[in-house]
Amino acid sequence: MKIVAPKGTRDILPPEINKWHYIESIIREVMNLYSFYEIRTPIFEYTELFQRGIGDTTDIVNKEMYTFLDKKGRSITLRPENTASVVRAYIEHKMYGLGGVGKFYYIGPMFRYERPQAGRQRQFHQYGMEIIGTKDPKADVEIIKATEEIYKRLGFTDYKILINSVGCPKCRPYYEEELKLYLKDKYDQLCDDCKVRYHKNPLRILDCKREGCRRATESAPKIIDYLCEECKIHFEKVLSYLDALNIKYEINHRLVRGLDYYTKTAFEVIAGGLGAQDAVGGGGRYDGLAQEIGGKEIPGVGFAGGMERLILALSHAGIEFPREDIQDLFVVFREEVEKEAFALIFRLREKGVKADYALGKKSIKAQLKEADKKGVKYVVIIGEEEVEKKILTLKNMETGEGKKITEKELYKLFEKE
RNA sequence: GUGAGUGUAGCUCAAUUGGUUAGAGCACUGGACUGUGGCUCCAGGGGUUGUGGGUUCAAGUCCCACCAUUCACCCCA
Repeated sequence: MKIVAPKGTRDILPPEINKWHYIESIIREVMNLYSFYEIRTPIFEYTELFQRGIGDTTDIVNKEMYTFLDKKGRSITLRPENTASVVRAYIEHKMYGLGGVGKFYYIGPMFRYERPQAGRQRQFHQYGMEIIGTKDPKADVEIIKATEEIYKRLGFTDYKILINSVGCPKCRPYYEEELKLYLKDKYDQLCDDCKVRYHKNPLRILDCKREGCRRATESAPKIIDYLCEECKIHFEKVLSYLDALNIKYEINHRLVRGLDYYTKTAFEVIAGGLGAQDAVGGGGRYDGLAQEIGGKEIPGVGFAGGMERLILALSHAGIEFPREDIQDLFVVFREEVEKEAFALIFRLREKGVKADYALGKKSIKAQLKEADKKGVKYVVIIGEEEVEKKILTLKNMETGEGKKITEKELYKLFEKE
């Protein structure tokens, strides 16, 4: 049996890796500009972190985690997301003791056991950012602004920001009661999943896509009308700061997100051209998360975006990525002088010239053909005559012209660039 | 976890109601052009038709199972 990559995983190969490098470099550039600093947490954590952090009524925890026992019988889980880990690290290293607010970002693989489809894999990659240690609504907006800035620098415009507030443990229960009261005589119209949600997590009924549930909740009460004073003011401030920065958004009363830790601000970015999996990113505030995983009360807000989905959306929008596989120079040589040519290649590289050659090719013709295919502008040809006279033949592949030059002159040609 | 579709060369696809040695284009290698790429022409290599079983004189084609993959549900990035 031939061994292939596990279901839902993918090899990222050289023709595509430039997209990753490019996007990653822009993320790092913006994050650095906004004073977010990279944090790298473990790929696996104790299962309990996610059970308590994300919430054990969520689908992510219930049916999508890669969980196993290690050799000492400890329950380990491959991270399905990174926010819980970052908050855990923040508490573990007592970073609140450092005095300020922590601003972090990350890029890395996440794991969820799901049936793969367009824009959905079992191992996928997220980039994300967190501001931990403040309740200030400006933090919420800074996160959204940073996200937008990344898109802007990538030339990506085909997206929409949806925003809502999901309240807090003080006001949400009131709304949930209101919602249940409203849905009481519509209970039979709900799908089986939503009947369970009615009892366990009624908010989730709002984002069910089924026709019956949609109709049942069509004129349901809106959570923003039931927010407590603190949540209400927070939401208003977030919206006013967004307006001040000219960030376009859409209030969506159905937006609730699938992770239990969210409080107050919840937002999502959806993009065109992604099929059914149209969320390129999402985030929100999680003021209760730190307490949930055993720390003191430390507020936070964050965002996570899917790398694969972003690449899909960018490709769909026709955005081009810079190539990184073009050489400055190709060295073509006759077999009789291969040692001299081989040495020259490394002298060139030492001078910073990105020089390459055709491995395993024999004829001049085949070597030139490869240079042509690789899109190289200059080629140097070496044979016995060149070695004897200590001279090189330089060929410009665009014009087809050739001329004789010395090695020194060759270095000079690439010095200016 | 549920449903539907698709598996033929590295890639994109052909192959009559089941019929003889499974083809083409692109790509690859070489030649025409003994040290000069792109264009053209010629030649060549490359397949256990996803795997296993069944029906049949005969299976790429029909049936079953499994595997992979795609899309959708679900969920989310």
